[in-house]
Amino acid sequence: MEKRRNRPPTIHDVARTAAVSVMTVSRVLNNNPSVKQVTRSRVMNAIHSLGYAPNDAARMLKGRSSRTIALVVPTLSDFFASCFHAVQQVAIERGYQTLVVVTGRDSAVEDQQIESLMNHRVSGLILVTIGADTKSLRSFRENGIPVVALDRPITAPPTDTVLVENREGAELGVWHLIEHGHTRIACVSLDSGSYTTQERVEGYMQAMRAAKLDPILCTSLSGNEAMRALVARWAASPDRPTAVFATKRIATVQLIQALHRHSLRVPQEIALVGFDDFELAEVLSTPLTAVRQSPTEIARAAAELLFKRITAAQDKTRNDHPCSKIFFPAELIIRRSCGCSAKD
Amino acid sequence: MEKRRNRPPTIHDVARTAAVSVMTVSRVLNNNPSVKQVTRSRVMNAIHSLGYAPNDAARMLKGRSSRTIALVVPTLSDFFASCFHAVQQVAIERGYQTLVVVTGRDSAVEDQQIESLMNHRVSGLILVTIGADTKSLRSFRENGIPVVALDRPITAPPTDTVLVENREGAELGVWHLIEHGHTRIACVSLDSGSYTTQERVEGYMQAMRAAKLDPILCTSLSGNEAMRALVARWAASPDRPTAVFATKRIATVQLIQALHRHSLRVPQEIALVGFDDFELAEVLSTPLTAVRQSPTEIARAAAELLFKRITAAQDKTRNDHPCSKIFFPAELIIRRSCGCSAKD
DNA sequence: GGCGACGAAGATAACGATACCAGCATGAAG
DNA sequence: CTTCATGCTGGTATCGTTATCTTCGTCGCC
Repeated sequence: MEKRRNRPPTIHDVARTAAVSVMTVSRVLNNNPSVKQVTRSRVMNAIHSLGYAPNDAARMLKGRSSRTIALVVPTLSDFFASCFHAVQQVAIERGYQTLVVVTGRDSAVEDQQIESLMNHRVSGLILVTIGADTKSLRSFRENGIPVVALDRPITAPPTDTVLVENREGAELGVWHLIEHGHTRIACVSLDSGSYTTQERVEGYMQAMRAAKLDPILCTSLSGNEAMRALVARWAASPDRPTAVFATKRIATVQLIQALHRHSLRVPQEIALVGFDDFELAEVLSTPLTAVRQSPTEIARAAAELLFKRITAAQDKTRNDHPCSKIFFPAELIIRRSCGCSAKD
Repeated sequence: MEKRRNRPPTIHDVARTAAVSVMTVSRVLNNNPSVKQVTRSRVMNAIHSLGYAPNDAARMLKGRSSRTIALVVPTLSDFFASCFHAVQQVAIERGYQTLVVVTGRDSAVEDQQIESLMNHRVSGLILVTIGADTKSLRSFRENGIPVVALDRPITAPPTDTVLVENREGAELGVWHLIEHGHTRIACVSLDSGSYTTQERVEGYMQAMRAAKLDPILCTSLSGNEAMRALVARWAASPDRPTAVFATKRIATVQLIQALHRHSLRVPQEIALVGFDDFELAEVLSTPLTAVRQSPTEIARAAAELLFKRITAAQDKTRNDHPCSKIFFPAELIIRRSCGCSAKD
């Protein structure tokens, strides 16, 4: 009669307590109408008095879907946190739960975590991949579990993909500097490895080529010290760049801090455009001119794409839509860090 | 022979393909040494050729722990994102996975999500509760699944708890303003409901009482408009507060934006201390003096407390340690927004 | 009064993986 | 040649839940 081995109560315990069969309890749990009202309430009482909670593992084993989608991101920066919110919102509308997995920019962790999501039998996967080959995705494809690539494409197989126009956005920002008469425009970035950074650097290069200017690449700056050293060199050099394009939020912030430390005034002594807008950009000592991308838009699009696949997979009609590839534009938010009226 | 109903392959499919019994496959999966090398590799080949992944649900049903802990937070602000990172790091060290659940400050969602975590049979729970009675925790207690309260206490039953000294931190900040000669010091906050805000307001009140100053409470400002209206009133009023204490990051940021919009200079026209430090605080137009709390410290402490319970629960020795209640101090980071040398 | 019909509840067999207990070779020891 | 230990492997019950089939009353109707 006592709970065996001190484990959580099962449907059998409830059945015994309510003096009914397990099936009746199951029917109550699933709101099956063919249970008399008196029986139902007897069962409900037993459930509450035992503190019974149905075991998801057993339910899944009997075929119920996990009703869970997973979002895999490299970090939980506020950009991806916004993505998560958008995804979760769509998931909740559909009655799904959302699992976040953070890989910490480690592709071994990514692979291992993705495998573990497969073991969990998630219903779908939104992946901001760190790169590599993501061989762990194989079993998702083979079992027909939908995968959507977000923010960064997946190399090998055709997959639904939602991306930002990183290259065009970067061009936009760099052209803005060019139009203000700058000729020595540097590009600073931290991790030259990631897809997004590469694209933005490429956009910078295209703009510079088009304007017949010599690029000044300051890439792969690892950490705050490298950034400070770079700015220190600039501060001491008469022919330093007169403008900088920073390829991502952290680079922009570190750059601003380093410029601040070396008393290089923005935009008087150096102009600045950053990729990624953020909450405080307009109350910085010099409000930042930035290329803005919308995390919620791309994430919502990815989630909706995913659910389209999930519902399509449930209809046995093997209606294999071709893979979508959606691009979202980036826009330039003009504030003061490029000295809009300084050079004219 | 064909996969039935197009479902993922099972251990039986692997066994059939490798021409062995399911037990042998199971042994291979669990690295049981009593499998001959040739057999093992036959099985491995079958596993790979089928793209087989073991079903976690079935494994859990057979008694294996979920090896998963959950972190429940109201939002994914960068504060809680940092908490998550710290928790996940501890979890990974122990071979556990971490589930994040975001409640969106909705206590109905919180309860429902916590129930769903119970159904998932997570091994432990770190809870930043939104308040309410959290009746959904009952089944956790009854089944001996450890719960740790983080950042905010749980009202009813004794629970391990990790908190920040919000009140003392707030006092620290307000005293800093008082010591600079301010007498009309306002306290602005957005959601007066949350525990942390209440504590900080209480700290403000204590400091004001101790200094025999009249408190100016501007609480429950809902959204950016209310903040702007408040600041607009100040801008027009000669006897406006000369200093402000903001109770949380968002309040501080919105306040800064509003002050900026109405051209109230910090600290010349109004001094400012905020609760919560953040990355950009020192490169704002006026670097912010802030009360700093460490998300990683408290989160790590909570995670370690949780795992102490988890491992204690596994040893049947019902060694019921009494509940810990750990406090972490908050420190004052002095920058320029209170005009450190303006009033002397 | 006997018949089918219907409403409510029980018995049983899966789902996929693993623990336990056998089997069944081979080789060594008596 | 038997006996028994040892090294691999297979059969089967089980975890908690649900789908399917059965059972058992009870009621209405000819």
